[in-house]
Amino acid sequence: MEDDADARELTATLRAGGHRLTGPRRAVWAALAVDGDGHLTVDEVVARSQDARPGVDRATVYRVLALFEELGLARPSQLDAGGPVHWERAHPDEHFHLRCTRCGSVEHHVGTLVATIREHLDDGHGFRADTVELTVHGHCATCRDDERGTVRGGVR
Amino acid sequence: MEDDADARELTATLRAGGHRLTGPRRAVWAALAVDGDGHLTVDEVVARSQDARPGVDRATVYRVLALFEELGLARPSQLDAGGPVHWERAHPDEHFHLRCTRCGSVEHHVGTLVATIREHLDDGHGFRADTVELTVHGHCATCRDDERGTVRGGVR
DNA sequence: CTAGTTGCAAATGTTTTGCAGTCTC
DNA sequence: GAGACTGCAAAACATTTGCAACTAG
Repeated sequence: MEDDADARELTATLRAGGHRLTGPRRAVWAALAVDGDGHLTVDEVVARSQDARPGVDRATVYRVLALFEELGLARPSQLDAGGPVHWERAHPDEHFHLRCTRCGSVEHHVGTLVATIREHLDDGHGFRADTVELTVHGHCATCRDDERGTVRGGVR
Repeated sequence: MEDDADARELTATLRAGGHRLTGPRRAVWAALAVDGDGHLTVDEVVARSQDARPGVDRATVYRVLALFEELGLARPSQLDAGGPVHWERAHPDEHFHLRCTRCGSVEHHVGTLVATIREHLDDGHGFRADTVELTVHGHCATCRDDERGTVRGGVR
């Protein structure tokens, strides 16, 4: 069971910062452990948290998420300008998002690219990069196939 | 006078899309022609537009900006997650933003990087990139100097 | 017990929408 | 003159905050 290590990480990080382990925090932490993509809007986090613990309030979820961000447990990202923020557990490796504007899926892309950007800016421009927010909007491989299929004769 | 070419571009693009040239649209277009960085929040666009044409409404500014985006005349960017969207005139070349979290300045960074990302994703992952949103948060060269100065003995 | 947390409700801030009057073409 | 646009007011979202009650340590 990975759940134990999971719970331990949460507890330890909270305690280290002088915070408490509470029901709502456990619920939000669990909500963020999504099998699929793992990019949830606050609405989704609220819904999942309430599954585990009916009564958790939206305001609490916002507060918990802000705390998790501060503690480095979770990461927000603005997948659409103007739209709601999406949340995921903080990954140790730097990555960016590939969002398909057709099916809405969000993939992670891990690689050296972010590090490269960082170094380039530091060396060449004296800019010290702290956080790199990179989101690429486009069509994923599957949707490109679907489009071709649809034209040829109606897949699906 | 660059203003003429400017006005002509606006008129032509609007007409091509079956849209009309109106006072508010002219005002918003002018507002976006900032000498400095050129990254304005909607609030700022409203203020500048009202300078040129008292009475323009916030709602109209939102509608005009959305239209400009659709026509490829303007580009929104979310410089801070959760915060208001910033607008600038659409540039022909792809660029991204370097935002200093100390002084708040926003620089443009033009280069081949965005094109590189695009190609890499297309070739290696079958992902067709349409728009690339890249914002780097950190400290600009000036602020890094200031910090050193402050430590040494209080610049400013 | 005591301070950190929470739920509830109300406030804030941003963006969107409905509609009747206005202005461009 | 017809339909695209605008201003005004109200609505729809997203997020934050104040506060009294609750609870983890």
